[in-house]
Amino acid sequence: MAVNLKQLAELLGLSQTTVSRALNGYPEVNAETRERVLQAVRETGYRPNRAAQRLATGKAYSIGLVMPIASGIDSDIHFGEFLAGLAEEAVKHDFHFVLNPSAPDDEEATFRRLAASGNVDALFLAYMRANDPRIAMLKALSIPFVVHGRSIGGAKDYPFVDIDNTAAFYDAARLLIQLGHRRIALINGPEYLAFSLRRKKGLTRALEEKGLRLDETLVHHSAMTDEYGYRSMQRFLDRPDPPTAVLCSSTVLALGAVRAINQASLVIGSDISVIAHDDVLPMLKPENFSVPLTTTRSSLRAAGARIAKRLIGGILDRGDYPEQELWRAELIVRASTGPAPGR
Amino acid sequence: MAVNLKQLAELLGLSQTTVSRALNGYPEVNAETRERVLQAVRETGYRPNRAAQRLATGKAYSIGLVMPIASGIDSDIHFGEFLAGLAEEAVKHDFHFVLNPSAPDDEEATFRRLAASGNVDALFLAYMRANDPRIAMLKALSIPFVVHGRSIGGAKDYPFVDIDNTAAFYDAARLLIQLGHRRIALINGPEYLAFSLRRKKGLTRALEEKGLRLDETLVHHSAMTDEYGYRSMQRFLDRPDPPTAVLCSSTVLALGAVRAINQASLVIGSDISVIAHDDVLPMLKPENFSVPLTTTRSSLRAAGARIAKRLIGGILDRGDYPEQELWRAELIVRASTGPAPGR
DNA sequence: AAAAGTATTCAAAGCGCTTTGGAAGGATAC
DNA sequence: GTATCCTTCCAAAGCGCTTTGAATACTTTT
Repeated sequence: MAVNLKQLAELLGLSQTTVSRALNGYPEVNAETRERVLQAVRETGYRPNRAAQRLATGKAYSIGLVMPIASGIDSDIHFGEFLAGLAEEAVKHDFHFVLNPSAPDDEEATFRRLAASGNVDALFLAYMRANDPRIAMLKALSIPFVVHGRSIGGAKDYPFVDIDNTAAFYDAARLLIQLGHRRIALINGPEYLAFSLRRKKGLTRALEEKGLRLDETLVHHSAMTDEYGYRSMQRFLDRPDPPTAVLCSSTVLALGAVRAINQASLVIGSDISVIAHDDVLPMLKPENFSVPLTTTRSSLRAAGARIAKRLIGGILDRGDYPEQELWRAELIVRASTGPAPGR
Repeated sequence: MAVNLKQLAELLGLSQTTVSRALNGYPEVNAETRERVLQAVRETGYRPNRAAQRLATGKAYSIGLVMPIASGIDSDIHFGEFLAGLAEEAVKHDFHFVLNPSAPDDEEATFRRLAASGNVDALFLAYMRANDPRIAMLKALSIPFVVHGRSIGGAKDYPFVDIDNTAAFYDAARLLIQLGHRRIALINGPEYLAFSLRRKKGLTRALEEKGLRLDETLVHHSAMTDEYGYRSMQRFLDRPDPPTAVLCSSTVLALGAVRAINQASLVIGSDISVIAHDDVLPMLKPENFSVPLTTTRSSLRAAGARIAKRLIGGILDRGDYPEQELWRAELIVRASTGPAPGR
């Protein structure tokens, strides 16, 4: 059923060389001939054999994924969402994945093995930490890679896609401050992750701009689960001087926080304001919260797709993408934010 | 640096044929020769080129994954965990993945495309529903597959790895009944999934054995998130006749349920008993609950690894695995179960 | 009109493995 | 001693693509 290059070439009365070149966009092919070839491809449903391409070109047409198996990360709901974005794009180009689960302590060995195996053309990195050693490691392995997120400190010259976490939480905090809030709490992701640090910085900056100081006891770091959101919020509300507003690093955390607030019989949007970062998890839409949530929004899945696109573009030497992309999260105001109480 | 077969053969003064056969376990190789070959492999670090093997054998050495993008499923925390198990095993054998995100309505097309692409040797299926049409579909495509879970109704002759969900919840319910509980609630997974139906059946059976009937209003079905566990439990507790015990289909659901119970100031293990199914999610250990949770336990990651092993074994024609495996979940009694109150 | 490009095409080699169809040599059978 | 059978090995073909190095047919230049 499936035709191969040779048969296709025979059918067209051309050589394999010409057909191959026509398909791969080489310039030395007559435009008319190229059109004939393309037409024949459409008619026969020809699809090049990836295994043969791999062998001939030495490319793997695959991207390597190191699945972190660490507490606070592994089986994270956010990971699945990101992966869906990567896969969505990869499948369009018939790219494969090599999935490597890895504990943090043999991550380096995993990268090394993966790079040496020749099974992947490129890697991607996520869950960036401050001074993340993996960037230098991958550079040393001289295998192309794109980072999701950014490290803090260390070399700056590596390709990444990140959102401007500082700006996102700066914007969010500024809105709250404009609304009169002064005691703003932060329910953040794990402390060792760069995005958490940046979001905290955004909040700090907005406060300091108004001559206010961040109360460190109003900042909690944890894995981004519902449960931790709940606990953090509860502890905040138990204080003699509870915050009048809270920033959450994920809608998942917000879910728990909202529950704690409801339980305390406080009204969201008037007694206390809530802003969460929305990764656009299909399961958890901020507009479906009992009180629709004000959010800083940036799709995790879109980031995955973008990274796949860049990785693949790089491998196929096509497409010209900026090395470093910093996406701006949108601040979307819904009903969970309002003026600070007593004002 | 990396040697190939030809070089290895020259080094040994043998033909490529013999070396290849020695490595692939063919019988027509002198035992001593084979040992020499193996030794040389160790010394040189020879690794066969997968692309070449693929081309020569026609095998893809890859397994296809259709990532469901459906509500209640997508980005499910359980999926990541299962995937980690699959990947863990696959990486040992240098197998790759083709990840295909797919909405439910073009799942069939996705399978078809995947099977036709020649990019995968086998598929795996999960999230089984009653009378699941995908089984017949894959049989028709005549591509090897292993199912995680089982359908209900329809053909019975297909390979699967499943846990005995009926027995698990039967055992759990029986324990509760022995402890004097009569009103047992069930916070279950989505109603359309087979495992949910079976777990409900297990509970029903245990009750009926003692002449009791399942109160359908004490059964809730939902996506397995914290949030839904909380809501379900809350609704149960709001009733004039709340249950004295509850079964949860996941520790994630139990997390929410426990919270609702605490909020109602009830004591787990005396006022109300809780048993949850434990998929062994590293992030959510039942022993770390405020009151350690009695569970039916079966590792999701282990199931993933097992399925990968069977899939790979089938592709490589090695290993002889039973077609159908029904794992028994362990019932582990901790502090969340106790005698029914007032007894 | 000869020389020198330019555009277009092709035959054949090669990627690194598996597998087919022998072949050589020794042991066994007749 | 010849025929037959194992055992063990090998040369070469082939998997389906890309790419090198020419070849062919036109144009353009001189």
